[in-house]
Amino acid sequence: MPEGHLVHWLARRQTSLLAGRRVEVTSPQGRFREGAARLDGAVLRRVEAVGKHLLYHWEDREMLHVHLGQGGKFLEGAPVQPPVPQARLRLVGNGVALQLVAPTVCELLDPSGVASLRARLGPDPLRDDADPERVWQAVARSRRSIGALLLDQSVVAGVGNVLRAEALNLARIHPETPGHRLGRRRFARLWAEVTRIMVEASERGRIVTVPGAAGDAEGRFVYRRDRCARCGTAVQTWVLAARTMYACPRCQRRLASVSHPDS
DNA sequence: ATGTCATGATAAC
DNA sequence: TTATCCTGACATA
Repeated sequence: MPEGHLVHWLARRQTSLLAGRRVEVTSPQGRFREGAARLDGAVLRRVEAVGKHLLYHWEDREMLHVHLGQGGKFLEGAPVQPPVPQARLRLVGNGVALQLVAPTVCELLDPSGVASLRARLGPDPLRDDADPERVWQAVARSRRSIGALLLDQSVVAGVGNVLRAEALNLARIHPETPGHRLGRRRFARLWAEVTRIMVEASERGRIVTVPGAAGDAEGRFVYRRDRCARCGTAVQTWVLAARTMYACPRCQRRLASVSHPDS
């Protein structure tokens, strides 16, 4: 269940484990057998994260593209252990085995495929090349709600449902606020919060927005909570852009003049 | 055993 | 907007 922060964490982790190494590539589950055969024995240059996508750069091979989706994950273990049968992809090198389970995408991409992938993604707050001005332009021009815009990977790449809920709460913005009504100041605050949370989460490997909190549930202000961790008000939930939105009605007021779709 | 949901995304309507 | 796909985790029975 990875958002951008975890994907970046994985990219760094896997780069540090396997970059410059010759890698044994297989597909125990079989659905990536052909691609695995093409990569088997190649030297990995690095693993790059773009939003929620992983790109594996090899010497003299096509790019490997992985998207974890909702349930995908990597298992890290010793190569001596038997392969997990449902692993779509298994990478072995440098004394470790990385096994990919339940991804939505695991494919080889030629340069044009890579280019079109990059082209359909908006700026990624975790990357140095991210340009917030581009995001602002898209937001300011849109009548869609900021809650929907944050999940649109062509607007911002890497934000998922937890980050959306937490960032909007931290920035004190009501999720239904239309992009074109947000204003520069609120956008700037939102971008700052999104970036800060993602950087911290990508270092830690998980999202903890409430200072000092330990566990997952306690570490969030509104996501999957009954009450707002800041003020204790009952958290409201509704579906926004096909995902459950969590917001505090006290910390995140609607703009006064905005007429409201009530749900 | 069965149902429901999920930190995701897409194709089709 | 909805239906659908992926597959795991958890709740309910």
